[in-house]
Amino acid sequence: MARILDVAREAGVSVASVSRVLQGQSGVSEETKKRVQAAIDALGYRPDLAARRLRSRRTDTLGLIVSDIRNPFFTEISRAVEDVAYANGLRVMLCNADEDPAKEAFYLELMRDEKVSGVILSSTLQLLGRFNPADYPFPIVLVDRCERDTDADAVLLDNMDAAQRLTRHLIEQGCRRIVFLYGAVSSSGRQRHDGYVAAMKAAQLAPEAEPLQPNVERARVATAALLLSGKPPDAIVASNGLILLGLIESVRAAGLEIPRDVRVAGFDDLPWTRLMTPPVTVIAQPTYEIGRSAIELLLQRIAKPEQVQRRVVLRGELIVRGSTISAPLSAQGTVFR
Amino acid sequence: MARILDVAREAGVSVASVSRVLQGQSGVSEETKKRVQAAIDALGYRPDLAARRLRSRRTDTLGLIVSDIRNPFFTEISRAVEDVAYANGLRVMLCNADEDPAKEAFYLELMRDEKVSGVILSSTLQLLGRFNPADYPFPIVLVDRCERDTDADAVLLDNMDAAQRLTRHLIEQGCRRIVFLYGAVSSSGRQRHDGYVAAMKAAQLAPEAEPLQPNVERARVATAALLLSGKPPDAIVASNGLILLGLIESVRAAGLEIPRDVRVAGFDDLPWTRLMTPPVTVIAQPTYEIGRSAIELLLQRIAKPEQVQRRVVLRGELIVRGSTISAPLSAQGTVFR
DNA sequence: AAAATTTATGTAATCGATTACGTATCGTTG
DNA sequence: CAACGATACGTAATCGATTACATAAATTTT
Repeated sequence: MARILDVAREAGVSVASVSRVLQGQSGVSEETKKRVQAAIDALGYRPDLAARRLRSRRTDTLGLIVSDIRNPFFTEISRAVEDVAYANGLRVMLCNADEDPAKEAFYLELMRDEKVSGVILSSTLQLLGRFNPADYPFPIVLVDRCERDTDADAVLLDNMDAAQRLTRHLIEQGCRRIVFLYGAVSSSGRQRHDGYVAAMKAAQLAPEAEPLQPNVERARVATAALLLSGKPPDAIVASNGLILLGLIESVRAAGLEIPRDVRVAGFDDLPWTRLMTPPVTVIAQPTYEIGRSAIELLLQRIAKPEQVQRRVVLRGELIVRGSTISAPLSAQGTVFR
Repeated sequence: MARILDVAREAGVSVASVSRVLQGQSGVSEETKKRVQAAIDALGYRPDLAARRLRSRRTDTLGLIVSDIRNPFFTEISRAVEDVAYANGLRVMLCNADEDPAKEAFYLELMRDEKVSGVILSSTLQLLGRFNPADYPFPIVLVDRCERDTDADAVLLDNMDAAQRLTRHLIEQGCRRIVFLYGAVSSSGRQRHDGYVAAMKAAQLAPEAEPLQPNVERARVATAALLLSGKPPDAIVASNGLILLGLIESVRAAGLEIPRDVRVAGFDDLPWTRLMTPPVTVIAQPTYEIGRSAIELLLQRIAKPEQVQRRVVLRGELIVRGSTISAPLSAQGTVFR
């Protein structure tokens, strides 16, 4: 492996000059720049990242800690983050905390060890409760999950509003008993729950909410239990895409027909929701936009550490489909949008 | 930040002893080991990874380059790889090549720069054609995609066999004109295509295959074109989960009913395939198992670089559901398994 | 034309660990 | 008891870059 010294020799200059060319610094003549570049090409030289990082104390790396990589919401976020990061010459370390506070803590520790420049984090509720940016030697931007009083930059959906709109839609459709299945381990799940409760109370209806681990299996089990315990409710709502999937599986397994026997709706406009018969009413999140905003916030924070705290709140879009309306919009169950 | 020298001072020993304790090497008395550990705890010392990597020339890091992170097949693989890696004290760098040979090349270059210990790669066809392990300074295990004559360790499905079984099933169901939509950029797509062709020829039927970029949008467009061009075929088969999704979307949009107007089947037992009405017949891949085998092969290769080349071929499971059979198995369209 | 500034370049210190090598101590063995 | 090997530990070299500082040459300013 060629070292910087070999390049310097080959080009007939000092290592300092080579380094300057590498960094694109000024104070190097065109002539030397050309000679150095030729030497680099000739030797196929690639700088040793470990050495560079050791000396410069910079890693040009960001961390992205998502809570569940199986959730398409987060894979889409990660694509957005990568796109912007690589356009800015930064690497991304993608980590999957799996909704597990221990794993999350492990990865945050890892980020510290790797000396990343910044982290985008979708935090568990445990951590969020006592979250303090001063605990970390790098700036953090929270994504998807953040409490009103959390002291950090953040990008998230207006969960309260979206859940209210979704719930109101069901009420307008004549539903009275509406059950809400939500991810209890995330602040977004909780906020959506609060929006649901607010809409129910505004209509003088009794909220009936069921907290659970936000994955397909748990949602399936919870729904099955609900359906076994007597007459099905008018509607069941899921606080994210994974829960929605388990919910529908169980409704089907129970032999119920949507929307005749029970209405169904949820968060996340996943591709398959459009394919169901009938298609499923959902709140669509601007996922790519959320990811893009998060990394942009992070880059700005890295550039200006003392900048005032900022929060980006994006609006969800209610997409009404056949799973929540009595009379089909058309013969085939037309899809809005 | 505490350095190893600070720890040595605090413990009243040399840096060499501290390093030995850190590495868990022998030749250190219990007494010193205890003192060093106490000093480490007292100072909250964490070794500098850059310095360690520079000197030791090891990174304890693996690379995982997947071809499309949006494909649930690959997110599942990545979970398996991470699980095993972390159990062995190794980090994983997850990279998404997005089916783009340029991005793939970029990431392989990155892996070289990062001096990873090994790489698990789901390669594009371009690269696979001229793949030579000697081009890389680290061992590589191919996953999901590999030609018969490719010179590398690999883990993959028996694509040929699975596609044949799926196709034969359709033929047995009375289908004659069967169209195969497949991802032309991957070797697995091609092999599945070959299996399909073999089964068709064996039944003296004319193959009708359509290569495309393996994503939802392209599959939707290709299917729409197919359906516009006259009478729909008896069946349409997709070579992976993303294509299957686009395919079904288009069939629905055309107002056709499955399986009455056209039968549908594909690869990858994604959760939503069970939820369709009727549920979709698929080949289920042992995804987690594939990922686990890949990293195990890689770890063994790292331990014994000169070991003979090995290949793990796993069998796909045909899951017959309502989308390919004329008479529903039961009133509700019962799901096998 | 002398002084001041800018530009180009080189030398050597430095980042923080690992590790080759040297030395002292101790127990074992012939 | 001399010789030897094993064990414990320390000193200093080393990994390969970046960068502070020094210096020489070129350019601008006064």
